[in-house]
Amino acid sequence: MGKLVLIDGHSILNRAFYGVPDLTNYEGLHTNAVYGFLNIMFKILEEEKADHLAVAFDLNEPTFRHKMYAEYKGTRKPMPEELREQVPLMKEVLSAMEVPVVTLAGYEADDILGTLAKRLAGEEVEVSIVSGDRDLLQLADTHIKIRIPKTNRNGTEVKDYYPEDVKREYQVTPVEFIDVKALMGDASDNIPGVPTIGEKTATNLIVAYKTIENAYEHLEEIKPPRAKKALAEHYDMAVMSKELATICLDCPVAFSYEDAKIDNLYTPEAYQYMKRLGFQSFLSRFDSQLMGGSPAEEHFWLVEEYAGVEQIFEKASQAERVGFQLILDHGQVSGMGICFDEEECYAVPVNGFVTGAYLCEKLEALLDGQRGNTEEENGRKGQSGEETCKAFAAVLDLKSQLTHLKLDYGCPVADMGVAGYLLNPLKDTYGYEDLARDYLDMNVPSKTDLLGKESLGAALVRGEEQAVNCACYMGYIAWKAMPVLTEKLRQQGMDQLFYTMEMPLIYSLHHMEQAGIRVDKEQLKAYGENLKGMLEQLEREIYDLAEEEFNINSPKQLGEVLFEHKKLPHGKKTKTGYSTAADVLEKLAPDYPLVRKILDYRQYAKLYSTYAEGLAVYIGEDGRIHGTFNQTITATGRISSTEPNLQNIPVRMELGRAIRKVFVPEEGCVFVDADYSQIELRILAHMSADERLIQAYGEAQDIHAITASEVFHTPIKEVTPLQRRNAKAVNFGIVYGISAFGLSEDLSISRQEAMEYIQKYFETYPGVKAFLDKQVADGKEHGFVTTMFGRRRPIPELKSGNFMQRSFGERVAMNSPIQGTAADIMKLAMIAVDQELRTRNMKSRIVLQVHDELLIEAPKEEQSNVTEILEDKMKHAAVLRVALEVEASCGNSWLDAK
DNA sequence: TCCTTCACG
DNA sequence: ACGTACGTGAAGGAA
Repeated sequence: MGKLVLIDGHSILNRAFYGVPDLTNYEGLHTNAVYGFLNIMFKILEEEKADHLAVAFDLNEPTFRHKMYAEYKGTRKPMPEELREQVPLMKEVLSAMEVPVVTLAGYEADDILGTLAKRLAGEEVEVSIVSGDRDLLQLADTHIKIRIPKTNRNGTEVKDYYPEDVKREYQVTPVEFIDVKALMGDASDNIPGVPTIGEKTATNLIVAYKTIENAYEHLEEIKPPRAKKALAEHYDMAVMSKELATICLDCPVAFSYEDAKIDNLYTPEAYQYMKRLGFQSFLSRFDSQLMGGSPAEEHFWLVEEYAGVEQIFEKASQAERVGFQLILDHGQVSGMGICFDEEECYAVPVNGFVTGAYLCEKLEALLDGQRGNTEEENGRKGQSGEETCKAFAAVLDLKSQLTHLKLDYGCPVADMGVAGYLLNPLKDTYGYEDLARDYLDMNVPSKTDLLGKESLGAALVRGEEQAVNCACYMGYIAWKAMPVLTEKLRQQGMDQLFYTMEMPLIYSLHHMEQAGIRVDKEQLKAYGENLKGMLEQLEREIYDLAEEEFNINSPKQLGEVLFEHKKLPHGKKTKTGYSTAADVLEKLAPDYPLVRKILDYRQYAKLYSTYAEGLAVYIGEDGRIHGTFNQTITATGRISSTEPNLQNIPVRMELGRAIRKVFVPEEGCVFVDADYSQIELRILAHMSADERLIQAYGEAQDIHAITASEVFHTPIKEVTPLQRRNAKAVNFGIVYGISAFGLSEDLSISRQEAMEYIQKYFETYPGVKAFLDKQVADGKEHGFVTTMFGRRRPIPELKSGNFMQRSFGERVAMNSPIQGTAADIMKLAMIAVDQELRTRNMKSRIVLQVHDELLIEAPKEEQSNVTEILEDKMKHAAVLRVALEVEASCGNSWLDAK
């Protein structure tokens, strides 16, 4: 018994296009429809355990049935460009998978599907037709199932139709369904139908008379006079519609059941396509043999004795370069992967013959031995103008290894993950398998492929082959990627950025993570309990006012209570229901005490769960929180903070701000806090070189007031608070990539007024306008924008045919160079401050970085020096056309120090 | 897992 | 006709 799946190519591609959010690969090719199509196809093949498969496509030329109607009235609306380009791509992918693509001149895909289904279905063959088009329901039969995928919130769900299902849902048989369709018409399919007859009447007529022709013969009996009249007057139209709606069941398509046999979908060609299109999730479907990792694995060795380790390090020290990776398990070194030649890759487990500490010592010594050589070489090369800073060792995620490996500034090591981040900051991960795929054109099994959820460290200690392979891959890919990535960085003008900013920053961040920040556990607990009390009180009051009990934290339930039960006027809607966002509720709050209380409840609940309870679990045995500062996350070059996020601790609201009291310095220490004053606007002044803006900063006064004064042609002393507020919003808007809509929302003014503000701003600062326009133009031309220090942000959205996408790309083009340059400057400042503290042998440590702010924990006796260092290094991290201003202050808690 | 909301710069 | 300001991360609910 065979199972044949027939897919309506255009229809499913179309469904997928609108159902899957826009995706683009690295070439800027749109891929969402292809992705969605494959998802549906794989899902159905697996469900059905199908052994035969074919996909039917319309040809581009107008087909017989539609030609008839095209002459009658217009044509179909055109396909969006983003979808159009995916049609040939889809066909290529299918042919790479050796899936037959069937087309037939003069016929539609429907006709091919209908003909093949009727021809091949029977006792021996079950056919499933997959389409998004309900017209296909007319084909349902005993051995023909129509499958219609529906995209809903959680992926795709497929609805199946056998004849009885059609009957249940539409009250008619599949064949009668043609007549229903013909009567009611279908605009999207260019079927005119009979005027005034809709779904209801059409169904009633066909239920009663089975066919249009029969209904016409019984014209006199027809019940609603309207339908009778319509059918009488437009009978010829109905007949023509029926002809249009009827799928051809005997078109001359030469295709046999055997042609559809699925051999192997997962061919090497298909694999190449998946890689090229960036379909990571499909890669695991391909055999690991096909993944092409095997040749390298021949040179992977497990080291099991001390002498081997000695030999490896001896050879490594003679090598041109090495790639290595410490394997950590629960914070302990459990092994190492190391590679220094195409044929010399080793995995060393810590299981008796060496200790983790010993491996670290040997690695440190190896790197230390190369330090002089590299520096010497750099000195020579620096003078002759060759590239400098070439490293000896390549690693992945150096920062995580520094807890064990005592390396510091100047070590001749290069982090390939960070290099990968600079080359494309939009990726989610920079693991060895990503680097291998993106830069070495190799397909290697990922850690998950090899070990699943199992710990690499534990498996390596047991000497498992998969773990050996994984450890070796880490060293091998780092080793192999190093020349490729460093060369790319050089070509793209990012080698300086890499060697003098990102690599040193790794140590700064590591030092900061290691320092951690002290948190008063008792005080945090008290803060939480206070909140809890207030929450319980509010909860009771809310239930009282709402006259029912419900989960206030559930936006769904809250929306129902407010806008359905209590019938409050609702504002915006989200995809899933009413919006209960703060800005919506805020408008209602003055009139409804209930809403005010809900807003308060929300605020307290957030503080309680995220901060009071959330932070507590991260306090270590040393009474400090050691969060993680990530270097390879953001698109713009900023650092991000996780576990916990220490960059979004409340400050704007009084109650939230109070939590900063629990962040306290060690006994005998104070906090010194310093933040850049309006660094992004100053960068804008510098990068745009707008004379007036530069001059405004030269006056070192309130920049928003100056802006207001200039924009509104008002003497500075007469600028009203409202004017200043508006000017401030415009300044922010400029940095975000201004749009009249955004500004109008922010200021609650009309778009017209917002547009006038923007226009006035640009008249005042023409250099800014020119600069922003240039960013967008550059972005469109090159596909990326750059910061002052050469950091790139690719913007594939700028090529989009979709207005929203493209507008987003334009705002990003305006914002990223500014936000990114600010991030660059802060990184330089951090490195300079950290290095200064260390070279002076001071005990003070940077404990937090919050984008434009540094917080230092300083012994009291170092306080004044630290303040000086912070101000000096931050102000002079970069030389701009305007001064960089820094505001520093001290205190006995983070709250006090701001 | 995705969505919504909200905390920060 | 489109339906947003830029960049993040965490929690809770709904599925």
